[in-house]
Amino acid sequence: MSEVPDSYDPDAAEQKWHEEWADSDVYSYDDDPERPDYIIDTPPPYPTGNLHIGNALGWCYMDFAARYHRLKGDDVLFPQGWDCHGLPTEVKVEENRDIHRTEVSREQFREWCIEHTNDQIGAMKETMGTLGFSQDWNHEYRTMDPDYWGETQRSFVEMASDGYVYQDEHPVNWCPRCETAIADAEVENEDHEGTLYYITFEGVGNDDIEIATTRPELLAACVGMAVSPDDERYEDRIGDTFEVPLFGQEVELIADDDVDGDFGTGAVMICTFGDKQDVDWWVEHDLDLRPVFTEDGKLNELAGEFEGQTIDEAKDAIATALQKSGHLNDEEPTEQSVGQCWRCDTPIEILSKEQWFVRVDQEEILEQAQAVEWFPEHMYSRLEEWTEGMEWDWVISRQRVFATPIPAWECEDCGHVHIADSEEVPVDPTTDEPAVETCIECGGESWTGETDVMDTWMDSSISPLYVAGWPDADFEPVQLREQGHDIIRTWAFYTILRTAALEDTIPWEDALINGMVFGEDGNKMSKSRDNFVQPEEVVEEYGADAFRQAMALGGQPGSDIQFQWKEVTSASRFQTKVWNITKFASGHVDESTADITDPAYRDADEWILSKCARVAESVAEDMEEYRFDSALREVREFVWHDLADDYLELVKGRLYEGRPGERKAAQHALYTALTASLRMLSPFAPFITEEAWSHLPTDGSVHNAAWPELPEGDTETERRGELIAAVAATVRGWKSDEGKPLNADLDRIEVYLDEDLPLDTYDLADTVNGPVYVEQGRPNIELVPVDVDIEHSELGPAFRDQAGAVIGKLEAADPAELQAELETEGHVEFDLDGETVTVDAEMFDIVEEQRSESGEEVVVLEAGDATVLVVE
RNA sequence: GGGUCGGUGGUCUAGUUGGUUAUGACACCUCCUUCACACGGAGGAAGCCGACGGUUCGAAUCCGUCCCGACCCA
Repeated sequence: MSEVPDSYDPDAAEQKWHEEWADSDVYSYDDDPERPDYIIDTPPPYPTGNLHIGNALGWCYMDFAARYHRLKGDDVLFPQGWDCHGLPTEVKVEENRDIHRTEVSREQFREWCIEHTNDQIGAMKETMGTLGFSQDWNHEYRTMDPDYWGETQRSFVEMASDGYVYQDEHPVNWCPRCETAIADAEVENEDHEGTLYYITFEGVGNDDIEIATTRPELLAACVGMAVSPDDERYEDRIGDTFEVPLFGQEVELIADDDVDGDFGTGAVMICTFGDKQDVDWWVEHDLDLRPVFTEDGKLNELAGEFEGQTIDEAKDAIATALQKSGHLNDEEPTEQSVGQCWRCDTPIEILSKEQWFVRVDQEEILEQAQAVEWFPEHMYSRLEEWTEGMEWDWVISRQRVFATPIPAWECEDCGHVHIADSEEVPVDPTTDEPAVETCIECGGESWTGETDVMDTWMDSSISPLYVAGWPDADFEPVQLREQGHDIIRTWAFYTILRTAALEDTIPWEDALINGMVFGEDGNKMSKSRDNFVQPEEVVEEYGADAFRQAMALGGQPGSDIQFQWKEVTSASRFQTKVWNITKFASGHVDESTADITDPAYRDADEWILSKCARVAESVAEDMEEYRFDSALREVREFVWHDLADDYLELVKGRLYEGRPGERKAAQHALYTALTASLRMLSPFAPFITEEAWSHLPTDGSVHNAAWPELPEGDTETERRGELIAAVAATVRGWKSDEGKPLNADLDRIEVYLDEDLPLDTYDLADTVNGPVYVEQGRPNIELVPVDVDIEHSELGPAFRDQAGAVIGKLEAADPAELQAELETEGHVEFDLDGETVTVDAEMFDIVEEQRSESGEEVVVLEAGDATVLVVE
């Protein structure tokens, strides 16, 4: 506890606490068997070197949850990993060093990739620290480290022995630029303007036929043609044979339900392979295989004179040739959806190659996914839809370098493929020999190591297993996965698949899905739109706490949020408020405050403490459900309006000049409510709360404190306190309206209540600056009933379809007569179509006004249930 | 084409187990320097709660149709 500076300097405080925390163990996971675990499966980001605002949103959510659960007493593990492997790094290294990866050894290339990755990680860690994220850096991991990718290999080996992993030749998505197979999840469909070519195929012993295609470059790969069986134009032509123009192979016309008769001429060509549909037809109708594309996206020898041209070149050249030969009848623009590599946007091809696959068991995955609790709930349907639409198994082999090696060798004598034993990992088959010396099939002793490597998702999809200590510890699902909705089909999907396959359970209990962060103009952030905001910019201007609050209040978790500078501004103002409250309080409390026994609480104290207790409970409920927006809103509301505006004003008198016992009660209540508020706020604003905490007579770090648990006070006392606060606020408002200073003297005020409620006038009198008299009943001034205020929620259900008519009667009646009847009878009666209806007192109120000509020096105010008379 | 989410004062946002007077923030206007705070306080203007229809005594909230936007999938 020390002198509190007049203003809060976020830069200095954040810097100070960031360093202090780094050297302490406030955020360390204790692996304490006595306390419940709260383990977060933190996303291992790709080390791009830049933690953007979208990442920051997700990390804010995790940090809110981590900090809240620490206060709740859970043993929190908030680790941080890095998903290092992958193509972008390879490309970056090639660029930076101006080489092609094949020009150096695999080892050298890998070395450079690791070096590059480490630099990128450093930059991102710094941003994480700036933003106040509370990872336990003793639990950092990098998927490129052997002790991580060794586990990736172990998981591969286990899945192979359980029949999940297999090797096969099957058509796969192929990126001709990256020159590797890619999984369905890594293909994105984009709409493009293309050209639809109408081409005549000459009949062989029958009439010609005209087909429409957007891909004439595939003519050499044509192995069939198809029409819809319901298409009358081609009714008698199924089985006819045609010659493929320019290339000469003969193909047959088949009927298939999947042909869209409305597209083009209703006849299409089947190639190996234009798209997945072609693969289906190829399998179903047992067609020939005529692969015409090379791995680097060119045409091969089957294309004859077009061999060696790129796909784009060949498209034009073949169209021109068709024109010359008279086969091209027409061309027109058309909308087409093109599958592209999600990393480089190159249109993908489908090639049939020997690859490694992971079997996709849709049912098993969905069963597990349903057992996970999704926040928001509807995010599950994203996963469900994707899973149900899966057509192909997951191809996990990549023809690249910087990735986890597939631990397998092929016997050079008999071709038998040997997969490493789980004791052997980590192992690189391109440099290491298998542990078995001879081939179990043929006894051969020469092995060729597998050069294919694994899909990077094979690394990251064991992250919950890895952070939970697998395989050394029995795997229990961790508590939280937080991620963006854009990677549900990849990271979430693969993680569920892998955990089901390896451990037959769910990876995590809760899946919290964050939305995207848009720019202030509501559009996606982009440099060209000039709506790009970096977290660091915000921190520089307003501090990390303000940034974090803005992220929390941007919207409910799951929905996309728009970054708003004004949210940052208002957060910053709120912090000033918190600071000033702390400054005020620190002048009134000392080391002995917390230990005051049996404080003689007055009504105001009871009120703020029970209110605080309820807020703490309700905020905790929100935090459990990851409703960060409403949690923070509620804390702010409490701190600003209840604690600062109302309570502080009420107890100033006692604090400044109360008798010792009365003063001590106020000090104790203030101390309790304020420190509870700081704790509730600390997940959102870790720096200012820590700084404020350190200026109050408290122990240790606010982040190691306990979530506030206050006893629920007596409700009657609380109601009295609330009424006092309401009267004080009303008088304050009136003074302001009258242009009077808040401390203006009043002759007296009289508070009239319908019931006998012994209000504690001590604080109130001091606050309004005049003596206070509490009376039961109605003030002795001339009040005129002017209106009825109908209580629809009481009246509506009671009268149902008569409600409209009853309301009409009440509104038409003279309020004075209603009041008279009410006072004598306790209810009012109406005649409704010959029927007498009784309207009870709780169904309406009579609104009264002071008669304007009274001319007295008296002001009548309404404060909650009380009528307040002010005499100047 | 299928699916999901959303459409609330100028802007962003809360509220949807139905209750008639819709929350807060930012911006705007007016007033107020009072012993934590003018980055404050008190107040004001500003909404046909996307449109239409239905259910109901009563609809931002429930149902239907449509329009618009975002995202996912084909």
